[in-house]
Amino acid sequence: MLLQLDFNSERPIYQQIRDQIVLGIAQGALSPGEKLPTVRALADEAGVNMMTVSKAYQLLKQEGYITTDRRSGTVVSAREGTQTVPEQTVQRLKLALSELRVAGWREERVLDLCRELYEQEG
Amino acid sequence: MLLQLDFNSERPIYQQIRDQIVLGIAQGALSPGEKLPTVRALADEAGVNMMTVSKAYQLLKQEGYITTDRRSGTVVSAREGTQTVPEQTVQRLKLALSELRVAGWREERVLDLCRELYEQEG
DNA sequence: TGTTTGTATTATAGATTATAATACAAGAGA
DNA sequence: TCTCTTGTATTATAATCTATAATACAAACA
Repeated sequence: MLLQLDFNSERPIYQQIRDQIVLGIAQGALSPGEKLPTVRALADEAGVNMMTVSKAYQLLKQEGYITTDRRSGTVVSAREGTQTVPEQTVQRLKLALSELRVAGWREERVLDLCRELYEQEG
Repeated sequence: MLLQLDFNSERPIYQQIRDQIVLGIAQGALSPGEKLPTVRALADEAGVNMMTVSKAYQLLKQEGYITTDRRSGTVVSAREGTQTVPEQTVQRLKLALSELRVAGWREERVLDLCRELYEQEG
């Protein structure tokens, strides 16, 4: 579990941790059923407070990405079929596409980038 | 200039204003050369502080979306050709696509959504 | 000469973020 | 049983961020 945190970023650390784990799952670096580091281990490794990692895990849990058990630890959730996507994701996508459009990117080029990013494995 | 603000959102108001103006430009509701409301007018309309709008305008200015002049007001920038896109935009897109992927969305469906959102006019 | 423009300043209040230290219930393993 | 580890909870604290309020300023314009 290699986390790259930007302590100067406007984005809070616990959200950065959340994002990176989502990226990790999407890229296959983290597989369903795989155990995540303990909050203490990850906090140590990243040089942040235990509760900061705990907060990230609670976010991920709430969003269904992981399940935590006080006894067995934290595990990547198994997902089946095609889930409905939270409004947050659609808004995020819409904003990014708008920024590309305003930057003068034509549809074909935008879709090429989307394809590239989607297919990206690690 | 119709702003829809969510005062309960985790996203700061000045960033919501910034986002909505970017969306407005992308959708053609705001055209290059068009004058934006004054900070006071928009603040009044949205029911927020003058400086909150000013902060949004400064953000947009810094990102090149608008140009402000103390004498003539605020105007949507004209853009030519295809600009390079800030890292922020790519990261935003990457994260959204990852969330879709983990939700079980296949490439074709993701690209369909991107197409739909890109082409969306108002 | 006023008015309007974006911006700056100062003060203030509240919320959020992150840390530190400590504790707990409950399962795992010895 | 005893000990360790697990995620979580609590309390206190500090720093930062967000938003408001009131006021002011230089510059252009009618």
